Amino acid sequence: MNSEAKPKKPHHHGDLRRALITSSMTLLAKGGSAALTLRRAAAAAGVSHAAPTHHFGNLDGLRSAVATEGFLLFCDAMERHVQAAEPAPRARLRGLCMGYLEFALSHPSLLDLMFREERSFDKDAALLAASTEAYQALARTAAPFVSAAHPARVTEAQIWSFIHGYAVLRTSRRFGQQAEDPSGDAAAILSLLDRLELAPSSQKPDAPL
Amino acid sequence: MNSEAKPKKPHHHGDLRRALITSSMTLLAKGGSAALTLRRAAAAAGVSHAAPTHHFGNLDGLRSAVATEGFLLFCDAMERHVQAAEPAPRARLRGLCMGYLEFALSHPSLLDLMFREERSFDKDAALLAASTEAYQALARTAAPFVSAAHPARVTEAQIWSFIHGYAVLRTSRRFGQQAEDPSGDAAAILSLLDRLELAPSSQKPDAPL
DNA sequence: CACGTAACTTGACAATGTCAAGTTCAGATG
DNA sequence: CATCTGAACTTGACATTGTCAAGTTACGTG
Repeated sequence: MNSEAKPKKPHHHGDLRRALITSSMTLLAKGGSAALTLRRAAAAAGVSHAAPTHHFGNLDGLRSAVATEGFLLFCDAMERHVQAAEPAPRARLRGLCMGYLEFALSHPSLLDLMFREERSFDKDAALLAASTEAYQALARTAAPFVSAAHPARVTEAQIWSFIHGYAVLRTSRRFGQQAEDPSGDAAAILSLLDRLELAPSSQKPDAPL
Repeated sequence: MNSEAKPKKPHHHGDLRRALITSSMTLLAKGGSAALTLRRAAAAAGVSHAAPTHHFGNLDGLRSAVATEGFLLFCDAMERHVQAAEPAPRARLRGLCMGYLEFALSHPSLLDLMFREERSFDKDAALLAASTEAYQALARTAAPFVSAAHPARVTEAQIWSFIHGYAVLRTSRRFGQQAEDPSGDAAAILSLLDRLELAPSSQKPDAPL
């Protein structure tokens, strides 16, 4: 067949579910959301056109599975950047945003799939879990900016809205020129978050964002 | 030729282009982006399945025309709210954001169509014009917050990113509970924009956002 | 009034999602 | 070890859709 590294082959293919998700992400990356079809994913995995039904039910099930995989990568990108940043809250927040942006620029169609209006988290527990984990990464990094005057939900929504909007508009090329380098304009734009106040409890020496 | 805005009936239907855009917007509102198909729009307008081709070329042409119409409504919603607001810069900015949000909540699928990644403004002059006008509305309202330290492009991108992200995430129901009333949480979230500084030249008495 | 052509119709085809029915095979059961 | 059961896939079919080619209708103009 093709790419099996598992010790045991469950049935026919090996790990078709995994293979379909992988081929789907390739299709998505190469041809945008319109290129992700059940039949093409099946063909790329070397199985018949109806094989994906058994694993995902229908097209939206496949899309949800791909979105779940996307949230894992997304979460990883954010956490990597946060870890690599200086320990100061603002530096960590900037890192989170840069991770967000890096993911968006690297996987624009995947980001779109993950945040489409019709994507329903109620139907897919794994999707809900993965997206919740991503939200937690943001919430953790936002925590030092939470205070009585600025509740967690509000602060989180502010940060999320801002970086999400910027990421989406950039991937849609809605801003004029934009070098492929996220550190260019991004730093200036993201300076809006400099204006978030640190909570009194976490008042330590902290460089501006 | 193509576009007819004449008072007389040009040929067969009357104003098929207009009728197709109208039926498309109804389909979009009722069934989401998947419900907008060439054949259904044609059927709703009472013409044969291939009639839209003559006016829009292909499906993406129809989508662009609908998006153009969307930008006009969008622009109108923002400008109405800005006009209705107090004249102070922060009140006008809050109005703009509320108009943005109102449009997003009223026409979620249309907003999605307008800002999809694959939407290309280079191919459709009317679309480019309508979207530019919407951007100008934002830029005008953002102008009092522009200074040497905060250039126009940066300030505009900050405001746009923030309100766009909030609007998109709300229409995708990404925040927990949300009453259908935009004035509920919105005011607290949008208070981030309170932190924008007024330019020295427009320093007048101004209530907080 | 004739005629050119824009506006629309009819018919066809390939791609796709989905369903129903059949086939193959891993592992449990006796 | 033989059998059986059901999961994993295949095959075939059908409706929907976008798109193209060719034909038809009727507006407006010369």
